[in-house]
Amino acid sequence: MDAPGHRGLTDREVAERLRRGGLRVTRPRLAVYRALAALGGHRSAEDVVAELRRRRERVSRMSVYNALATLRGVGLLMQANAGPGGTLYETRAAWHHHFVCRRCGRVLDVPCVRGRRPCLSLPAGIGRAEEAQIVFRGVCRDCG
Amino acid sequence: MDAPGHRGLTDREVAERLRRGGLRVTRPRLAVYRALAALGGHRSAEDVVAELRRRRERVSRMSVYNALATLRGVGLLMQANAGPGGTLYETRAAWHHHFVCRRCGRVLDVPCVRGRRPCLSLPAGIGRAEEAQIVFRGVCRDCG
DNA sequence: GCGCCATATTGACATCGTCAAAATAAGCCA
DNA sequence: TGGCTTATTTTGACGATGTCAATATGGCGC
Repeated sequence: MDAPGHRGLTDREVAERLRRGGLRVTRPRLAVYRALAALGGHRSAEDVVAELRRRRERVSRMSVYNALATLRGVGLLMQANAGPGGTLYETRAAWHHHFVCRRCGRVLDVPCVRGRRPCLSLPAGIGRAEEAQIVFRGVCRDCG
Repeated sequence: MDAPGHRGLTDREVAERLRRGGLRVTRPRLAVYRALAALGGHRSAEDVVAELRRRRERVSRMSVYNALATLRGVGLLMQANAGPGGTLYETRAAWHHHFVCRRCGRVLDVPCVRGRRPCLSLPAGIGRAEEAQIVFRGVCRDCG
């Protein structure tokens, strides 16, 4: 799914990004980032909690939720928009979209033709769009 | 938001649609459709439960969830994709997308340029897309 | 180091959605 | 119409996800 070696940024890089956002560099934030990067793909907050437990890193559940929101705020993570349901996160690479298979439920990445946000424009009179995320639904190659 | 008079279909029309789908016409299903149509806009299952209580229509919570899924199945409702979080439903008009204001949280409709599904095509090799829903995020006119 | 204040922790709690089993009623047919 | 079959509803409990408030901890500027 991810290119090999794409295991995310180093602690140093993550710290840098946090500081630049005026935020503190804390053990939970680094641990959450590492866990999500190691898991790869689209993961829920609870997946991260479980992964941290596996790694014997003591981080409270609340902190995982907080850290995910914070990391997202500075652009280190993105929410994978896969429609209603639990929130999914992924370490940000390039801006992209998602395909949700209605049979197996898998979430697959779909490259974005423009690669930067917003990749679609909004009709006038509604507001100012900062991003446009697309969710394709259908049947994936394996299930089809 | 909706054109006036766009209060949804009549019971007769809803019943027709259900029967055509091989489904039974039941009080809960009609009541759920009416409640959602009367509320208008993008509503959660719990909104519908509350509206039905207000109207003194005794329909169990479970039945509301079932009815929403059923009505969606025959195309009488659509799920408003507003990203992660509770599922939102709306009485179907034309196929369209959504804009979510990150300040006030409102969900606004965005007309679809093509007006039918799928309105965007998927790169080859992933699967067969049946629909593509777009979520714009940003700041709405009133908040901007 | 010191100390302020952002963050982490804790446990309870709200919300959303689902499950299984028993009761009800829709629609077919005589 | 009345009975039959079985889809649908109801009920109450349950699991998962996310949030809150109060207290404890520790990052980082000094």
